[in-house]
Amino acid sequence: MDEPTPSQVTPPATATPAGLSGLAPDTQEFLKALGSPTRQRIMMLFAQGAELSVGHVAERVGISQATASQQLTLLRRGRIVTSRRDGKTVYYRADRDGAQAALADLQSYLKTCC
Amino acid sequence: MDEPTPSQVTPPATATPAGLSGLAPDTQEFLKALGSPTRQRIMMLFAQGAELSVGHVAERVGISQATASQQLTLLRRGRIVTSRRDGKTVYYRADRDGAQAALADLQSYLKTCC
DNA sequence: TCGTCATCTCGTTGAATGACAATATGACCG
DNA sequence: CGGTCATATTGTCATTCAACGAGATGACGA
Repeated sequence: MDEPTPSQVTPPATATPAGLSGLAPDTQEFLKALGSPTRQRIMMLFAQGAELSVGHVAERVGISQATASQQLTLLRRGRIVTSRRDGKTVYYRADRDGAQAALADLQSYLKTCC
Repeated sequence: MDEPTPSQVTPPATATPAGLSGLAPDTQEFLKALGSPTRQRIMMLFAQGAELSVGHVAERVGISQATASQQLTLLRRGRIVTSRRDGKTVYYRADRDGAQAALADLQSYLKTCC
């Protein structure tokens, strides 16, 4: 009876109720995700609501398919992208709401500690 | 004629004019800095404009003085704190302006890529 | 000048991260 | 069912990071 590690299922949803004590776990993932140049580069591909497959991201950024898959997973954990499966290919796109939530949490945190 | 590595002098100031191409270097440092739980914990000490010495930070967070010095340096590179020297002790405090600048840059970046 | 105190820098160690090749999973078509 | 295509996962290696102790730097005060 062990979890099959849901791969592309978005995690339990940790919301954004932090602020006074610290930073929400999601927000921390968000910060770590965007702290990487490679992942920043990936995010730029999603401008204007573009939707890209893993293979396409790999090609455009110049990394292997495996690496792209991993990095996209991290971005999804930070709620910066969402994924949609169509047949055998998985499409990723920017998660506006997730990003805004993280930004709001970050703003609240900075208001507290700064 | 080589740079004496200015230790606690704030770096050349890279401003925040990014947004359309990517993220400003400072903002990337900012993200990396806040992505660490230890450094988040440190930042919480600076609530309400508190000003603390390196040794005091080390004590309150439960890390060695050397580690505190290093982490504070990273926070300063991310423009989240500023330092002031008074005699032999160096006091750190939150850098409201730097944080706001990074936040603004981040917001602009997200508006582009999301 | 010497000693002391606070901080910084250096060198090391163990853990986390980024990238890849190779392989496994899963969906579709015949 | 068997093959194929797109992704995901695993294993490995090199790099980076967090933390420490020990020593260097710099600023007083006697």
